[in-house]
Amino acid sequence: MGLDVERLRVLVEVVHAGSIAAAAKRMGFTASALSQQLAKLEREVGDRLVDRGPGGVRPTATGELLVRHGERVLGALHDAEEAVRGARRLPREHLSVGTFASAGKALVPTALATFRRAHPQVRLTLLDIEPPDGYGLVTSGDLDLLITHRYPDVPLPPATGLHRAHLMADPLRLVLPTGHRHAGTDRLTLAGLATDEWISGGPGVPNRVALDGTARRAGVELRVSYETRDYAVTLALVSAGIGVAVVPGTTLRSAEPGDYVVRDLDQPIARDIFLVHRPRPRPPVSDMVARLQGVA
Amino acid sequence: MGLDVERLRVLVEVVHAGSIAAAAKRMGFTASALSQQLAKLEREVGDRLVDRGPGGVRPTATGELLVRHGERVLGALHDAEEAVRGARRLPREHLSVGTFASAGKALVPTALATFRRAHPQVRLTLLDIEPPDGYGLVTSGDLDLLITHRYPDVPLPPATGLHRAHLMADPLRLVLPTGHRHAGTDRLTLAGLATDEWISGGPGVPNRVALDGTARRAGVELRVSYETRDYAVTLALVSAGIGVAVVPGTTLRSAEPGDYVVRDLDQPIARDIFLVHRPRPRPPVSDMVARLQGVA
DNA sequence: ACGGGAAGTAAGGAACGCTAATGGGACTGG
DNA sequence: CCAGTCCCATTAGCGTTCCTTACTTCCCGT
Repeated sequence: MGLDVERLRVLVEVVHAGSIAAAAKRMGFTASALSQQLAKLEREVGDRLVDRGPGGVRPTATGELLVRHGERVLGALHDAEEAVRGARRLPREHLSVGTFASAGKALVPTALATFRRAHPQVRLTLLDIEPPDGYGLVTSGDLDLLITHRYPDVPLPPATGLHRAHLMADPLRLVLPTGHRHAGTDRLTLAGLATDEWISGGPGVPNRVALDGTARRAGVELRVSYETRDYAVTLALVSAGIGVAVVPGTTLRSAEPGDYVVRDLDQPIARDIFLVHRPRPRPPVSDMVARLQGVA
Repeated sequence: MGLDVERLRVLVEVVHAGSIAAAAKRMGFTASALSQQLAKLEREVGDRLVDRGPGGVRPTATGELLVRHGERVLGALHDAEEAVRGARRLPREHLSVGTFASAGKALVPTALATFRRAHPQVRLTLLDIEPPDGYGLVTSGDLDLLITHRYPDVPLPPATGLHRAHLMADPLRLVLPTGHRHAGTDRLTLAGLATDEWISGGPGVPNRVALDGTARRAGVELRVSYETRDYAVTLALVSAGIGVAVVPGTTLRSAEPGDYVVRDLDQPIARDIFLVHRPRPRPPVSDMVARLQGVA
């Protein structure tokens, strides 16, 4: 049995894109071509790789397995290509960075700006990637650098074959409406806020998991009455006096002002921000890493 | 730029085989096909990858670089194929082991025999590989297990991405003609044999490097008058009274008897024997590893 | 019930890669 | 010194593969 790498690439792209049509657009082919290649791959493997559903496809267990391996193959191929570029003394002219939304607003722009000034010939690509996704794209070489985070009580995804460095701790701070009864207090406890209405993500969303875990350890049960994963919405709700919330410090730094005040917990909690990239990064990637570490 | 994996495979096979014709035979193609693929790859890379010479080809610096990367790509592809086999609950039916010549005679056969009894359905392939070669074949997945050695004073090749475990120390023992003036002594020094004619490998051959290094540290200079890398020849020469030599213990265990006696140095030296395989070996490989460790 | 979007099927054409055949260059033995 | 041999490069031609176009099917939301 000999797997075809181009067919593996099709599988990986299709699963990453979430649908055959979207992957076809990315790759510059017709959806029919990808559909046929995928079908042929399934015949060769002897097992279904994706479940076809309306609005796209989802990988089966075998498909997931093969995607993980395919990403490694593509990553090794990517390394080979970069090696020959290096041997010909051709500098890389492209750098793609994936970030989660809130970092994209605060931390990343300043680093990107100085990088752009220093390397005007390097074309930058920025991609929104919400944790815990994105590791596969780094493995396959589609992404040179991933900026991701992990909230407390949320497991950290495995980074097999990748390099992951802690960039900074991003403290989660309390946000209260200006007229809140504790607005004048500097350091608050969760217990003192147990009667408030909370605003957080839905069940399973990282910031909700972290909030619930911290509350449980403090012996408090919080009532989350409003669920949103968008911090801009969260702040608007707080400003309207609807409830209280915890919001990352970096997000607050670049947020619109509003009718809220920022306070801290007596037992500080923080989300950790990580940089993920392939081992032994070369100049363009390593330079960006250094700039981000400088900003943090 | 997008490298073609099949062309990379051609390059890797050609360099491993040492000639286009030999690689073509192994791969079941004509030499012409490989020549064309190789030429096309060189055009794509924009650099020569092999130096064509009479009697075969040798990789250029760029070629060597690309072979190393190609081996990783092929290894990742190999892993993917093994993963789908595993997902379909199909056991591996093939195992290829590479060994250096002297291990092939002593250490390996007993391990192979018990393995064969335990797994009669697994087809075994044995390949002669002289150190320090063979690492690339393990990386690319052509070889499941490599039994290799390192003589003192010889650098150990890097095992990037591979697992290397020390199997045993193989002491180098003195072999003297039966009538030698020190044949009655149990433990000898190199200084006491400085006036003898020595039999060893040519310059650069591992056992020669080890012998010279040991002598240098002992402050002795030895005269190597007969050069051969074949231990059977060495023993025949010693039996004929031509000179003295050091020979690995495992080799002596399976050697023909002759007119020689075996003694030891007061400062024992030994070559180290290693097992090399890919990380996280699965049942058929790991079982063979266990058997070899049991024998040692 | 109907329009839109996504995946699958069928048929044609273009491109790619292999084989076979030919020629050239270098070492070997007479 | 020349014939023989081995290995590699090139060219011509053919077969296969794979992509596109066009059409069908299925599911959802309006």
